[in-house]
Amino acid sequence: METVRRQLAHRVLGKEVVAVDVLHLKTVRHSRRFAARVRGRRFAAVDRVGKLLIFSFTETPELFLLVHLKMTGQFFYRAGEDVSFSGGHSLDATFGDGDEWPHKHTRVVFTFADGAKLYFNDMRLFGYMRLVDRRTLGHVRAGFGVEPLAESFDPADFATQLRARRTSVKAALLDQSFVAGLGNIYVDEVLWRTKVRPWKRTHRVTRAQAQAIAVAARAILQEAIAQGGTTFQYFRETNGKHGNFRDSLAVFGRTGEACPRCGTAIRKRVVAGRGTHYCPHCQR
DNA sequence: GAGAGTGTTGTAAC
DNA sequence: GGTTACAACACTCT
Repeated sequence: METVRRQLAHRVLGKEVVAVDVLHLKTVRHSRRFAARVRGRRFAAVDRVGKLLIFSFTETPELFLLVHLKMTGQFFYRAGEDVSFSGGHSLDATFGDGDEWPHKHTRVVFTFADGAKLYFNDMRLFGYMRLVDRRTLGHVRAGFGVEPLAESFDPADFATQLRARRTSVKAALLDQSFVAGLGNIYVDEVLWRTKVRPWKRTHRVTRAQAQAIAVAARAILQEAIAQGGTTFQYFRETNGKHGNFRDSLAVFGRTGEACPRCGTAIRKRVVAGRGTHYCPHCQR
């Protein structure tokens, strides 16, 4: 989501929205006023908390647009006719695969004053857009736990908090109210790197392991961001190509393959209700 | 063709 | 209060 945020900011900041087409009401929480409330405004900033994007508008300091992509949400950006196309950027929509735009899964289309368009696609309709005031934004923000990427992130404090929980370490790391921004992929990678079994109880994780988990969480997110993210590009490439970081994943989606560290076959089982990949030899 | 699985999380139930 | 199971949905893979 951080890579999506950066790419969106690069594209839409300062641009005026001249039209909003809502193609599926559920995406905007069934708000029939959504389009009217966004039309005519300019994006001032794109922020993020956990996996939630927060857009603000110039000269409308009390209005915010929250966007959650959930499982299958994705943004595509197409420059206007009068703007030179800067190819190669992952946010640029790829045309020529036969799809017309908007296509079957396009839920919302923003049109900018310069003719550019931002498409929000979401096959499974889990994602949403929602307009909120500052007070509601505060409540939403308060529901998120610490950000591993924040400068204030403290591994020692994190270790204490993690060990105070009464659940599996996998469930704890997926809990956005505890630590914000880790999804199923990155949790599996963090636990592989720190050699901790996903179903291990948090109160049985050693202090050293807990701190290592904190350090690894931050490092893995930073590495993934540096490579352009995992999820976003995966979404785009439907013909066997993958996002850059996907090639760096040690265990996620590699059931049966050799552990990069010891060669043992990676296994998969359900932990905390999620498909979980791990090395039965390395992780204890 | 039926059934399981999919990157997330809000909600109901324990 | 904390934690778990499941639903929301549409598609792909067994």
